[in-house]
Amino acid sequence: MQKRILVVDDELDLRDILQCNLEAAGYDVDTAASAEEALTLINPAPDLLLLDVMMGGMSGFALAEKLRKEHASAVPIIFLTAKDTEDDLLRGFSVGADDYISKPFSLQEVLARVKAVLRRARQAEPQGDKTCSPELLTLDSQRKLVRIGEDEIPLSKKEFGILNILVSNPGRVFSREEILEQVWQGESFVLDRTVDVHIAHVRKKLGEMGNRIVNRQGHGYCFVTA
Amino acid sequence: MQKRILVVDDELDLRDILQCNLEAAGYDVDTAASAEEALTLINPAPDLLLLDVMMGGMSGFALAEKLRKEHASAVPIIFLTAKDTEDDLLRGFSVGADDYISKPFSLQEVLARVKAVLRRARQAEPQGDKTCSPELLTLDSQRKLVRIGEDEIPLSKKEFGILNILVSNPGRVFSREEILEQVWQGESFVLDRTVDVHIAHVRKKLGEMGNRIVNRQGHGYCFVTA
DNA sequence: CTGCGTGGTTAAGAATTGGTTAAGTTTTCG
DNA sequence: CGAAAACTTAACCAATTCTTAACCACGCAG
Repeated sequence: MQKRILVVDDELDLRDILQCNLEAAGYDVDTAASAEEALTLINPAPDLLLLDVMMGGMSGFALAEKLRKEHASAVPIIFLTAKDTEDDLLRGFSVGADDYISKPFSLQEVLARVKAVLRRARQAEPQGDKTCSPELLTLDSQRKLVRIGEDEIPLSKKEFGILNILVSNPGRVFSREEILEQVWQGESFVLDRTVDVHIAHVRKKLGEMGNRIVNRQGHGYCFVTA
Repeated sequence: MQKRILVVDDELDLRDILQCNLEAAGYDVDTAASAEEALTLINPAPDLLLLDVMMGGMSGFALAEKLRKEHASAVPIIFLTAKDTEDDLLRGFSVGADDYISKPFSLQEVLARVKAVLRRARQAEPQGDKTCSPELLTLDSQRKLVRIGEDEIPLSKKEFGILNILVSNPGRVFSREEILEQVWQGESFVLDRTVDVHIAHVRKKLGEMGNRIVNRQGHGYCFVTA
């Protein structure tokens, strides 16, 4: 069940740091110094690719495109890059990036995103997307919407994030802090009451299904299946 | 249960400010003016190290490396530094920093990160749920409730806290003071008789199982398995 | 029997917590 | 640029939880 991560970067220091810390976090880590070397390591497919964009030889984007198109690979990819222009961002996502981290980054940030992407990937596997309750409620992470029966209800980023972690662990109570950490990912310092407001929005959007999101006073929020 | 933090910085002002504010936030704080002095204070190991990078004598990085390598210590470390270049960031993480705060920083920021790191550290520890008695009574900390046979009984925060420590150590007697310390965590000054009231609530919620919570006159409360 | 220490129970007021709305700010997008 | 959407914060109110104090019961020593 241990997840294997392939780190591709041409800077030795960065590779070492990432490898060391990811391993400390319990992952199994391989590294490659170039896109070309990475290609020799993608069988068997790792569970996640941490991919530098700017590298000598084939760029990270080029490698990603090659993997997607020629190898029909769906490995989750997180790009690492010093460039954070919108163009790059868009190009990254156009080849199916799962996330994007700009250098310099904090290790905390990397770990959080790795965790988040793996979590998304895991729950995307079994049968497409997270369906909860004996019926009727499905989260579609591609389209960022929730389906209830025939209805498709679009959700904002935060709304989707919140509903996602709640529905992914039905019954489990998440404190506001946990929700902030997972959905906001250290995005700065936001009051925990902000979560309440988003919860209210989600509840309203879900209609009757909204009262499945239950507050346990003093503990946090949870999604009940019954 | 109170967390101990060791602040290492060569500026007296900064030490005082951090100590004062962290203590106000309920932490137990020691300070050291140098890496060398810090080394004399790491036994017993604190729960967190706030470590300035630039200091006369041994640098913060050097101290961190020494701790990790020579003392095999896994204490969480947050670096404080005026330098925020990428090089420094990377070097910090290479020795296993848990977070990184650039001067000048806001106290709010420090408190938030301290809290986050300590929370991560705690949840990295154990986590099994307590099932007690040869049968039938399980505390579910994810759902914040007790299960007795088929029944699921939700508990308030204090109720859960009290039942948790009692059930986690069946047979052991906890004085009211101990219970206050663990469950209330220095939340100010509360009469110990308050514990009695919560015990009564828990007993009522547990029904028959409630009389497993026994008072030992003059000593405190305990949970009996037989 | 009476006084004292201890603990169970109850009720009330205090404090905290959560739902909600609204207003201000930032981001997104045409 | 300007409008719309998303996000954050603050404020108000209602509901729950927490705290305190009071009243009892019990056991024991004087």
